[in-house]
Amino acid sequence: MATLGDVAARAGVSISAVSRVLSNHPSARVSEATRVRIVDAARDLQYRPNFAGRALKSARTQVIGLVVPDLTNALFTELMHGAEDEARACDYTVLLGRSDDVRPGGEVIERLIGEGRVDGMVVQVGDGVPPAGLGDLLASNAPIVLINSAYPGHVGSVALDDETGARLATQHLVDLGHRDIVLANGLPRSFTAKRRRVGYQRALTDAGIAVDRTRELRLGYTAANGRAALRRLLALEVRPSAVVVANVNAAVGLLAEARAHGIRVPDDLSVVCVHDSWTAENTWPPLTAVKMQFYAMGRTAVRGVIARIETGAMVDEVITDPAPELIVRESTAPYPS
Amino acid sequence: MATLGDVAARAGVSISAVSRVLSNHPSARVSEATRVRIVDAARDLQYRPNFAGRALKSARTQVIGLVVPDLTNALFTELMHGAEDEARACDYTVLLGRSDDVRPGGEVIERLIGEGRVDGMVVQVGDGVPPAGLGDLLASNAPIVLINSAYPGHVGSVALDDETGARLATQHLVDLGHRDIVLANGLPRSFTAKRRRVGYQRALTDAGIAVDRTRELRLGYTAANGRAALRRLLALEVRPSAVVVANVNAAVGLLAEARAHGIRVPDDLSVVCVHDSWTAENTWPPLTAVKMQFYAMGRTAVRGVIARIETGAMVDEVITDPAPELIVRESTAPYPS
DNA sequence: GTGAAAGCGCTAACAG
DNA sequence: CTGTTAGCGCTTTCAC
Repeated sequence: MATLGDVAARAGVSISAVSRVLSNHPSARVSEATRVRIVDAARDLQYRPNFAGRALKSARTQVIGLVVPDLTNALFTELMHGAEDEARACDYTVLLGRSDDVRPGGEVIERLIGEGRVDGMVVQVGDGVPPAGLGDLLASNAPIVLINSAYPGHVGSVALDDETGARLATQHLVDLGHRDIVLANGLPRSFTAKRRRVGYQRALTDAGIAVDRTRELRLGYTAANGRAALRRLLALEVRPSAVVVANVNAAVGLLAEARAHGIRVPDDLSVVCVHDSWTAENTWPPLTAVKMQFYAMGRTAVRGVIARIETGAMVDEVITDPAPELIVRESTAPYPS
Repeated sequence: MATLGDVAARAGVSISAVSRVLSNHPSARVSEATRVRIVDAARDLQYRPNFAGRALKSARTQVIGLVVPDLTNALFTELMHGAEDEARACDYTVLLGRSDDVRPGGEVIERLIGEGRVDGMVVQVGDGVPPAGLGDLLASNAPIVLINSAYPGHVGSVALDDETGARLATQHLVDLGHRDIVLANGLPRSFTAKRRRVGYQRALTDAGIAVDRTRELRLGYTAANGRAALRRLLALEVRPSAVVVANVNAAVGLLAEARAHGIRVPDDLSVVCVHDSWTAENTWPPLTAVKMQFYAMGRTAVRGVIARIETGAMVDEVITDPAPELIVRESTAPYPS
């Protein structure tokens, strides 16, 4: 690979002149002639600035780490796009990582920051035990923005409007005439589950329907959890006519399990879920879902980390604009009169 | 962050002594006493080697880039795990990237290598137009291993055994008594589609069934492509009794479209697909699928890049062990007699 | 056994 | 306008 020195030699100028020109330094008062010579030489040699050299000198990598529990979860498609778009706009790059990595020595987050591989991070901690050592890191005031998750005392987070999302989903069922609506939620300790629960209860209360704790299942966000939720539903004394599933992946599992048990959706059971993804349109029946604004969350989170890096500011935000959006498909139907 | 200098100062030794001890250099002939002092000091200061410093000096990053068309495709879960496990075993780290990035300036691969962010790459080029400039890169003999894809003349690739995969799927239908079996394949120019087609034809030929080109659809690997394939099926003069779908995502779409048209699976149509993922067990009916060995491919590909980096060797491999594995679920049934 | 010193590629302050 | 120079954190050769 060509270095600044190579370019300088070819253009017949000094290394610093090349550096100034190629990084459009504001103080690059350079004659047009040499500028052209330098640019030409760089092109001819296919010059690319060496990452390590630049990072070492400037103590900056222009890289933001994005760490989520499961990278291949289709839900994160938009999150990544949002993060990348914002990063690109600010001259940063996004580095992806997984946090489900609980193996010893797999303290990804600490390493990325500690070794100076990234300037800051956007992290979603899973619903299980938070990665050991994360507390120390956050306390150390590193440029970390949490998404869809929380850590006691940490400032610097961006969350989706889970409450509104769950409320819209529940409201939709209420509007269809349902009164006995079960919530198939995430694990009780989960940050998002708590918020979705509030939205669910609020919709019921607004409609004058009594909230009943026995109608709240708290199993988790995977397809297997959704299947388990359906079985719990079947075991109830009185079967609900509708269910709000707090996650689209769980809803996919719930739907499959319903077919297996001969429950017809939406005739016997209306199903609506929080989160949309390509899978939701390809179930049968296609799932009515509340689309959450992952793209905006990605952009906002990255913007937040960069602000923290460059100005020191740190805030907690909730994405309310655009608002969560109900997408009616065919898994919900009016309550049979 | 603490530097070597900080640790040296605290331990009362020279920087080079610290460097030798902390990187277990073979020539680290150090007295046990100083070794202990150094290790203690490093621990106290929470020393972490600076990535840029090390990379700059050694001209090595110990990072392998893994670039696939769509990171959130659930199919890639195992691929990433395989790549990461092998990388960890060889003291490397994996950096994830997307290649669907056709925006101008978005030549991810060239940048990662050219700027020295990675030592080598594992790349799957999509089925569309190969990224501009990839040819130059490959010609430049960079340490790049292609997976599930090909580039004219390039040596250095790892592929799944697509032919066997498609053959097993087709064979399964033949064994069930089906004779008129359609192949819903990827785009004709696609590397994998060609190979799967061969396997499909081979199974038919082996069973003494004539190959009929009009029974081969070539639409692509997305759910939408699968839906389109189903509609094509319906438009055929004579409806087949079974279909081999070359990709699980397409199969999910095909299944949903079938329900929408009142086609019963497997009664009216048996469906088997190539590739397995969590979605395949959560459709209705659950999809009979051929599990391909993504984990092994991930490991092998990373091993290949590292071998290339460290020894210069470069080969083309096909993952035949473990072999593709038929997983029978409920989307296939015997041909009605 | 241990330390001094050079240099990887780059930026920026300073000199001319 | 342009060149010289120091130094970021690290590894490694060489000298003691």
